[in-house]
Amino acid sequence: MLYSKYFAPIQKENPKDASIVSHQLMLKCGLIRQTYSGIYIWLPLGLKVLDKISQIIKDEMNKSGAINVLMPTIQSAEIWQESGRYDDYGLEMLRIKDRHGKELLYGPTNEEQITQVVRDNVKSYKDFPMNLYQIQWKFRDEIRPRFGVMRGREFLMKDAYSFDMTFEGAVISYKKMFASYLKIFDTLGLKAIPMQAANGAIGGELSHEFMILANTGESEVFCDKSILDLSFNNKEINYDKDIEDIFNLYTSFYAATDEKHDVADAKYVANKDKVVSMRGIEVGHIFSFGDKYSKSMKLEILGADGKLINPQMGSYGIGVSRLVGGLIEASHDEKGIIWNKSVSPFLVMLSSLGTQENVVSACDNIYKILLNQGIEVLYNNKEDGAGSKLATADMLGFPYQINIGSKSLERRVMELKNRATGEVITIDINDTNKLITILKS
RNA sequence: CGGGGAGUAGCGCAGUCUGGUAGCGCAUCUGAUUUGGGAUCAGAGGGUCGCAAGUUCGAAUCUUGUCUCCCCGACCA
Repeated sequence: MLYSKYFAPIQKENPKDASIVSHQLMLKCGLIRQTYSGIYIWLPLGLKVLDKISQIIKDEMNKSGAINVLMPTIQSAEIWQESGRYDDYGLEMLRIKDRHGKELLYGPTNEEQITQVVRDNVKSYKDFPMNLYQIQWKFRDEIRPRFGVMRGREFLMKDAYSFDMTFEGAVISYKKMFASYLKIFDTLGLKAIPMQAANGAIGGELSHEFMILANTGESEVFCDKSILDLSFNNKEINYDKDIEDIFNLYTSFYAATDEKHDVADAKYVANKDKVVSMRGIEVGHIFSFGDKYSKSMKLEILGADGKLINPQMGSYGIGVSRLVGGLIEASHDEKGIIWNKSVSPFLVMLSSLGTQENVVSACDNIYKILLNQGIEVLYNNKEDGAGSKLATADMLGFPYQINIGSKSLERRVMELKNRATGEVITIDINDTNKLITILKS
């Protein structure tokens, strides 16, 4: 992609309405623009990140056996009246009337909708266990939207819903999601720690929040710092075998949000000295809540014994749009964003440092080669000063930068900079094989 | 909803106290000179000063009302 033909409106000065660094950088780098309080336009660079995160989530959800669906953003009030939440949800729910006066709402979550889908289309226990998920926009009319996309009113969320005939089955479904979440955050390059959490209005027993540690986090968390050393190291999860072990390993450490923090907890008492207090950003939340909705909404499935039962359900959310802010909050420096390879809008920023003909043609040549190799490259061919281009490249924060100028051409080399480490290596201008090997590694 | 702050060019701001018909930096456009660490010079375009009413010969500026945004708190992926 040619930068001059792309739409990435960047700004040098800090926008005054943004108080935290991820919000500032998202505006400066042209990822988003605000339209109203808590509502954002996703510009091309931001949308690319959103799409990449979504794809990573989908891949892992699919591996876990969950099935992708897509439900509408607009729901009927009737199903919410059935579950009893139409009144409970209060002002946070955006309510709408259509031309016929029918009461509708912009979905803040989808337990009711998915329960209806399953109720109307599944009749036998043989179809269970089942886990349906979607990635769809939600709307919650927050009292006070803030921190950019971290607490928007409209936000993109992955929500999954599991259905099991037994409590034991529901626990397995829960643990599958627990493991898949760890894997997803790991792939995104994030340390997200599962913490005991309160179930809140959604009800039920098992619940964990996944928190990214960042000093701008909205809540205080307490965790055993040993848990920070755990990693998947690119290992795939075997969803038939590994689930128990992963769950047991991660829950063996003390980790709790402030509302669940308990100094009398045995794990806390035993490892008190290792427990640190930090700020956390909640990027995922999983619940197992039994038959709360299957009962109220009369979802009844015929079991092997011929009896009707209300299935055990769970719901599992990941804040996709919030993750964009969270990723930046967790990975940036004074120059700008430092994207993880897995989600960076582009892998490479190619900059021509100069308008001399040989510089331009050398860059054009590298650009074509990278395109042919299927490498995502943004080619900054504008006639800005060299310093300006390098600063832009740092701010946008793609994993690699290739810089070619008259001085490097005199030495017959291009320079390859690793944004995260700051390391710069020189590569023979003709040795594009070496360049590609590094970029693809 | 309680407390605080702010609305003037795309972005960041000055001007408001003490009314006289709008300015600076960045960005943008044109031309020239430049090109290895956020270029230089010359020129240009762009604002009914959030909105409404009032006071006044005259309002960005004073008065009243109103809307919006941001920050702190209660609530939440």
